[in-house]
Amino acid sequence: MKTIDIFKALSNETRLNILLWLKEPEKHFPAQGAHIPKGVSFVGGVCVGDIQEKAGLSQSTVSSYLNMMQKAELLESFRYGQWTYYRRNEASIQALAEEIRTHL
Amino acid sequence: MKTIDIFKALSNETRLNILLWLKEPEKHFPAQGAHIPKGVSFVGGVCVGDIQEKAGLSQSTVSSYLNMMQKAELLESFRYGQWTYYRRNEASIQALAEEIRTHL
DNA sequence: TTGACATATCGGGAATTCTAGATATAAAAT
DNA sequence: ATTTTATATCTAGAATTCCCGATATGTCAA
Repeated sequence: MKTIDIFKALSNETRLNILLWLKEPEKHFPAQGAHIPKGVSFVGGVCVGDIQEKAGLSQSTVSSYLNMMQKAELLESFRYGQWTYYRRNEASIQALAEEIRTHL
Repeated sequence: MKTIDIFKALSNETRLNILLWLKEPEKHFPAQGAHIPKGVSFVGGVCVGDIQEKAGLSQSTVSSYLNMMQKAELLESFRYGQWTYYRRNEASIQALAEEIRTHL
């Protein structure tokens, strides 16, 4: 993924907030994980509906924001049944910090 | 300066390139510094005209891009006579990397 | 297999960003 | 003083982004 697409993904207040909320999912999404069954773990993942409610934007908007952030590798997703869970891609976020530190 | 304004400044290819060009001014702007007199030093600074030529965009566009990047604290400027020199604000760029590493 | 629910995708109007040309300002040279 | 040069600001059209409602897709339950 190109660095500039990461910056584009980060240059919107809602998308930036989503990334920050997902840093402490249990704090910002109290009902998180309710649909993940035993044996399946996707720690830190929050479903689209919960993120949408918190963001206060339409379902379609939030869905495409999440998709955009995943393409930029800021998030990763896991589908369980009819739910899609998103969580931060920590490795990629740290790689961005390192990229800025050394090459920007 | 708000982090989001930094990301907005970085989410344009030309502006991103300007920042990268200024990392090695002598390489990308061979004629750089020609107007800085003895006793005045603004190491790494390049005047607007040189940056404009390299970018291949209009003078007004480049001028406002540079202004925007300075407001975001990615650049700093120094005026000498009719020339304005811009250079990277390294401290601020490193602060961004650190901000991403620890708080994003 | 039908209905309900979660998410994704499509189409479009509103808002913002991109970028140029025209003009203003400010300093230097004549 | 006038002209030239470098940069900044203003105005505006084109391009892009924002964000919604409508619709499609996929999954689960009855």
